[in-house]
Amino acid sequence: MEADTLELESFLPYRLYRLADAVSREFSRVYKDRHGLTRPEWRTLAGLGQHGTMTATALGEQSAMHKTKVSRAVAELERRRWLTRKPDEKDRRVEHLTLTRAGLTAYREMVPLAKAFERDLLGRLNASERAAVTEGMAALKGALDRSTTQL
Amino acid sequence: MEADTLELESFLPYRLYRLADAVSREFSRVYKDRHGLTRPEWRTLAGLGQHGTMTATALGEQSAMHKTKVSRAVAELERRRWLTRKPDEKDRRVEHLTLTRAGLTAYREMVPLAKAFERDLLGRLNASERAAVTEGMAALKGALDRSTTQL
DNA sequence: CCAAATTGGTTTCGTTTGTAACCATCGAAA
DNA sequence: TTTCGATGGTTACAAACGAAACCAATTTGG
Repeated sequence: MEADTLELESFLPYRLYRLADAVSREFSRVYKDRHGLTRPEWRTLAGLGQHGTMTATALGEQSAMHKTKVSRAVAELERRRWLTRKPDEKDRRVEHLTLTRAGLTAYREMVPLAKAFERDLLGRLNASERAAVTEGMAALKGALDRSTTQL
Repeated sequence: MEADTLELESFLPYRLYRLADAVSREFSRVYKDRHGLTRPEWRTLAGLGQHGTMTATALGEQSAMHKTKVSRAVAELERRRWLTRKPDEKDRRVEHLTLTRAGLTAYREMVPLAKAFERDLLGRLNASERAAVTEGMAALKGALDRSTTQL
């Protein structure tokens, strides 16, 4: 291989992105085809389903979304009446978000599908491959944290 | 952990996406900050730099981009005079794309930066972690190919 | 107590994206 | 050779996005 050439197919950022995109696209069927949700909306639903009640800021932190994404996702889920906002008593800038019964129903419907998706995907791997996936992701995350922090 | 709850932080599609996004964002400095390129434009440049001459379709296949992305990226690189189009002799629908001297210069400038980025990132890992990354990604890709094909 | 800086969240604006429609050309089949 | 489906590539349109400006409420520091 030539030294002044980059082989895109084996370039880590490219491979990783492509992989994540493919997995994510595949999984998006669960929330997109089924309920017409966008990814931020799905993540918002998942965050609230998991934690019960959260603020928009907390949602953004948990699921790594920009505040504008959170804002729009929350607005849409509210329009669907899948969540409600309750102003904080002490700090009137803050809103506490909670799923409605309808939102919770949708969430509960999707959780098993999400789990099945993950199980199916990992089920195609043998134990050592699964271990490699886990270890590799953790290691990369660690490396990334180290490099990002050092800025 | 409750059975009817999904822990987003450890959910594979989410973790993988987040990881790829972080790596990709970090790397985008190389082409975005430096030359104001978008990702499709960078991939186009990388494809042509690597292969010399390609058609738009081939570019799309190599770097997993939708044809509209390719079309726009090519148009922009042409506007910059970083590539030229040459119509195919036999099939007048097809265009052969080649980097100009200026495009090649930009490419040659970025290749070492890309390699350094990858080397730095992987350099933070020990040998077994690196192996895990490689093996894990290959395994996941395999699993994904198997599931997507089966549709 | 007041001005300035900060924070939670929304809105605006320009850019990027995906889907679908589209145009031109080509190949195969009638 | 004419027609019809497939293919290479572009364009139009609407949705999604990020950055920055913005509003309101809160904290900080003089």
